[in-house]
Amino acid sequence: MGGPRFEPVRTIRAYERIVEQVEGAIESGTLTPGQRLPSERDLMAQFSVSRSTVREALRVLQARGFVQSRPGDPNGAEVLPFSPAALHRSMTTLARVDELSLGELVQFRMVLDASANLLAARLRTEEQLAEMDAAIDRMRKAAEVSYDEFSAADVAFHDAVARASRNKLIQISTEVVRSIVVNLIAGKLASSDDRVALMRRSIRHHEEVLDAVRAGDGALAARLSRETMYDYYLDYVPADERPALRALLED
Amino acid sequence: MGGPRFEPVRTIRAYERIVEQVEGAIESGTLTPGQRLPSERDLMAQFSVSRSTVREALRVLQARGFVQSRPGDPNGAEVLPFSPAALHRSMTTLARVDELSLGELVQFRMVLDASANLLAARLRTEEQLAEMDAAIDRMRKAAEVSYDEFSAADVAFHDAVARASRNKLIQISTEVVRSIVVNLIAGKLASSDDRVALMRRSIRHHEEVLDAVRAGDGALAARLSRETMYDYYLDYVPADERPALRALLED
DNA sequence: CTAGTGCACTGGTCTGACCAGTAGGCTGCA
DNA sequence: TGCAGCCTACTGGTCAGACCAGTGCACTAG
Repeated sequence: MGGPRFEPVRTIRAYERIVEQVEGAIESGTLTPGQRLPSERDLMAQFSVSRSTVREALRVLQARGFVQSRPGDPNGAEVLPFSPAALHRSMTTLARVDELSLGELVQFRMVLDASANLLAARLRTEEQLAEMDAAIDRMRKAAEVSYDEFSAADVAFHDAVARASRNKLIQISTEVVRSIVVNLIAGKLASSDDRVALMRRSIRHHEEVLDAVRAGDGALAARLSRETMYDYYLDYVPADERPALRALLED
Repeated sequence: MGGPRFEPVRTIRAYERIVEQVEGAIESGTLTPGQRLPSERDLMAQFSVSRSTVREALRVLQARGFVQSRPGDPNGAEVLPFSPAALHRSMTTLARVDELSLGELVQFRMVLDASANLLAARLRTEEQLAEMDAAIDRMRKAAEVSYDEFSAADVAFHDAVARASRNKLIQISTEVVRSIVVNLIAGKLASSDDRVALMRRSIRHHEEVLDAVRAGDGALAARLSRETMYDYYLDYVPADERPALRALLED
């Protein structure tokens, strides 16, 4: 056992070196979002490689969400601000390829949203409470009019809570998982009558959650938010997956 | 309001069409992991494009974790089984670029691990309990000998719990976030004496968690697991981030 | 039957070229 | 003088053809 642990000799492909350098420059702040990379022809001179190699590197950087190029642009590729787009893509792929069920996704949302509420109850500012108030108000006004607007207001509420948790990871994951769930159930919405009833119930639930957050009762806020989400998505989740969701409710 | 909602005309770059087609074939199961793509020269014939275009498409597919190519391989690029590697990368980038703090990461781990324990307490099989037992046993044996082996056993325990939660998303996120945390604190480990004390305490904590899981007491298992992790990482987390962690403890 | 040697193929890289776009300067008209 | 419109010098996207260092397999010589 032990002995020198040799690392496998990694063949260094030229385009990978370029990717590393550019990525490093972005992560270290040498290159900041909005700045432009030199043109491909300049880069091939700077790196002493051919344009194909430069372009392969740029494709990788683009796939990772670091840069974007536009044909005809007299400047080079643009350095992008970080966005969870790449994270979003890989999670979406996961949902498509890796047999991720709606039940698992909703369960994960319940976990995230509950912790966001728990933290928000303890850490929220008055301003954030006002945001949540405003979001519920929007939900009330939209409920009888437009389901899309209701949905948007609902999203705004959950976003406000996520922000109040002061945890970026919770914020971003919430956002990513939510959009996947919404995409999955899009098209198989409940009938119009059911929908109105659902929205009304949902508003009441959100009010209760907000009360708990306002009161600083994290445990209650977490429990209520789980119940809210369970209630809201129950009809979309296949019967055999529901027990797993219920397992998150019994406290 | 309303009116026809025109989508922006997306310029269709040739290599993107190739990426779409191959990705579609993989997601639909036409191409399964382990299978080989035709060689680049075959692909250029099949898609009626030049090799550079084929290669740019392959670079993107590789960056997204779908395929991998090896020089000299008489077969073409290999279709990879899905792995959270891409997810891992984007999250790591997030941690580096987007000022994600250790506190936030540990907090997220506490959330994930707690829910995994909560679910495991209700859904675990006897077999999985045995796995957890075995992992704690390994931790006991390693504690006085090797910190690395202790760590590995610790990981095995948490993995077993995550599997028992029956939620792949929790499993994968746990895995990804853990490795980022471990990387972040690598090198600034506590002193050797402290370490042994820490390991002993950690074992006791894990035993308590396992007892709760075995007893089916999800709420207790969740609370204990949060406390365990808080205790274990406290020293690495800057003082000003600790209140946020404690906010997760008060139930 | 096996050790060793080619050979045909792979991916990685390079060169040089053309095209359709874009932006900004220039020209010429009002 | 002011501005509309053209021109040019760039950009990224694509193509064609070439070379190289590896790899695996078939074939061959012992």
